Amino acid sequence: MNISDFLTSIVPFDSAELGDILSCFEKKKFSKNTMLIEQGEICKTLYFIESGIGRSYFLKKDGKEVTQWFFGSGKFMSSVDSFFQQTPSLYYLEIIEDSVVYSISKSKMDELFSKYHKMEHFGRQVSIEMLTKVVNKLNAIQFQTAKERYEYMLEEFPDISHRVALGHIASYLGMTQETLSRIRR
Amino acid sequence: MNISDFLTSIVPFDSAELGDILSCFEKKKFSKNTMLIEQGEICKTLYFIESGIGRSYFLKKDGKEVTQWFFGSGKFMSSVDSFFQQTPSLYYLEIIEDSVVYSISKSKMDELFSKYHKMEHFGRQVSIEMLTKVVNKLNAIQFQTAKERYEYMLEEFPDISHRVALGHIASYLGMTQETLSRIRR
DNA sequence: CTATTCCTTTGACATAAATCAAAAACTAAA
DNA sequence: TTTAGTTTTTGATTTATGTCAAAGGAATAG
Repeated sequence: MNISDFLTSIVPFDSAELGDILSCFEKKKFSKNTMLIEQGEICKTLYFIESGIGRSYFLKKDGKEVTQWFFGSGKFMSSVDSFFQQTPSLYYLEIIEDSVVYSISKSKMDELFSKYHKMEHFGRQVSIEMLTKVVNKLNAIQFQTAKERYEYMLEEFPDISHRVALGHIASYLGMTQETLSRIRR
Repeated sequence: MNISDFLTSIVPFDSAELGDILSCFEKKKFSKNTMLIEQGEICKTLYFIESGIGRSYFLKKDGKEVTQWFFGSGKFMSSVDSFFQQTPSLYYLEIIEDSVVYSISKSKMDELFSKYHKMEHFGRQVSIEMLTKVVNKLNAIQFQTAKERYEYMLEEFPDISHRVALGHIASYLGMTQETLSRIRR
């Protein structure tokens, strides 16, 4: 999904506003396995995925990767708390499929928020939507069996579930890849 | 914590704005065991807890209650997605200790959001803070042992952990009360 | 095209936490 | 204070999922 369609689907920006907003974004292409942010860095850029897939993950003490979220087409990708609160990121951000993204810096984003009341509204809407999604995942993880969790995954990320490594999905769902492999069969 | 202190701690409202905003809230007292919202209802009111404690919970298919969140002094309490998106609530909202709360209707809240750019900013900040907290809980639930989860609870809700029923905490942490009882010992 | 590396599946076994059941310890009411 | 109700603790057993180990398949680079 296109970024300007996404913006206007949530808030009715007029064309002047939209032009101004879009001019703050920069279009980029990233190839598979590109790392956007390392754990511990402060996230200074917000990304919008036009096409492709990204994920956030962190390393457990034992060195195992744990996927925290997937970002598909039409979604903003960042380490939310690191970007908005300028604290060290708990996660790595990685592009896992060749992607076209739009990026914007924290300072530009803040300018837009203070320049346009509508933009602030947009930001709030997107945050609440994300909050709802995280709560859904939490409920799935907390109260469902491994099998039901996989079904949640298929619903939440229908376009992504079959394009990423099994191990990434397993850790996202809080189970081992052996367990997920057995469930899929 | 007082509501006007809370508002100004996040956004520097001037006294006229603050007065206008506060006039939209209504102060109420609720006693223990009051139900504010039932599962399935659309949440039309947002609450701010000045003192006391509330919780949200839902019923699993087998009829067991599962605590979803605790709301202590200085926090907004609602069924977030139901309130902001006006969809049926997945949760019950219950006051579990005699409380003093400020309530505001969805329509008044929306008026404030559109009247004051600063209020929209406030809303975004609060949403992001909540998002961060839910992500923290998610990480605790997903990757930590029962014991570590209890330690997370003590950190996140230091003032609440010793005031609510063990069963409520156990279900919040995604474990049985027997397990929590064994951990505490 | 072939070799190396990575990813997925399968099997055997271990374990944290759930379940079931009942006793003990609080709380609140009469 | 006695009674009834609720909440917490303790014990015995079960179970879903994790861990460890190895083999089979796919993908990628040279």
